[in-house]
Amino acid sequence: MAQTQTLSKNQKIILDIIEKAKEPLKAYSILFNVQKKGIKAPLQVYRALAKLIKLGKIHKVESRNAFVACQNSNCEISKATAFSICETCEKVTEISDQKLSKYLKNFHDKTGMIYKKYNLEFYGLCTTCKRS
Amino acid sequence: MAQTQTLSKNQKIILDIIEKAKEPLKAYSILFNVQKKGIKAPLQVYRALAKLIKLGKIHKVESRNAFVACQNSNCEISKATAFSICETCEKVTEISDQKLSKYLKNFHDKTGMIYKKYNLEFYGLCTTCKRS
DNA sequence: TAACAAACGTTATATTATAACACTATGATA
DNA sequence: TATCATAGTGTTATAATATAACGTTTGTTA
Ligand SMILES: [Zn+2]
Ligand SMILES: [Zn+2]
Ligand SMILES: [Zn+2]
Ligand SMILES: [Zn+2]
Repeated sequence: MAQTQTLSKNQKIILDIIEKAKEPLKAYSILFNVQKKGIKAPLQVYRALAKLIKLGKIHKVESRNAFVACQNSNCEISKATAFSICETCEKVTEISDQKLSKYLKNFHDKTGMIYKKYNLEFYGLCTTCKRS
Repeated sequence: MAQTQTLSKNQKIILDIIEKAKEPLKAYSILFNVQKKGIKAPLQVYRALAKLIKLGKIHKVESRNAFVACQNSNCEISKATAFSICETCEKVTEISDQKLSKYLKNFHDKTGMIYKKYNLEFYGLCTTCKRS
């Protein structure tokens, strides 16, 4: 069963808390939230995060140093990510747009560099914040 | 002369060092390099960086927490940035591609969110590292 | 069961970034 | 010229984010 990669105890705990969250979570806020479950040190959190990112279960929102659960199908192991971020309320949504991802996957620069991954972040005003 | 926005002393010093660098510079490496010029504290660096970013003179490479001089024409005050990053040698190049930036500027998601800015980072292997 | 890889727990430390406060320079404006 | 607002400065302290290094445990596979 290579598909159903079985997660370790810490990895499960931390994935669970990220999946249940409505906003991106910071590493130390995760740490705070799992201390009652026996995870006491930053490294335990960061190690689980690293593995979950590798598996495509979560993504890091680079400009925010925060982590969100993948809202697609594990994003081909996190190779191609795009987010929209509201600069007012900090709401983050993972963009799932076939055309966009196809466009970016096929993009080549002039230098001939080989791209293995990309991360795209849009910043703006969400519809809720636009109204108010 | 709204064009030739005049920079302050610290801003000039720090822009200068970033422009001369061949790689992205980290804030504390900048700090180290300007201590002989009288800039002693992190905040002095971060404040100058913030202003230079606002002016589009430099950009932050989010996934690397590092700063590079704009290689375009100040990127419309930093609203639209794209980089290619070699994961082996950490070389960073600013991508200047009319089609790409037009595509991204016109991108709209399903939610109707208004995008004011974007940042795109490609990760891969540069041509030099590909050979070796 | 031996061997290996992955995960774990722990302590210490490195790296990145901001808060808060008082002061100074600059330029507009009344 | 007085006064006001804005931006910039210098400084100390501290917050927030992330990794190094070590030895142990667990789970898988041969
Ligand atoms: Zn995803
Ligand atoms: Zn919003
Ligand atoms: Zn630029
Ligand atoms: Zn390279």
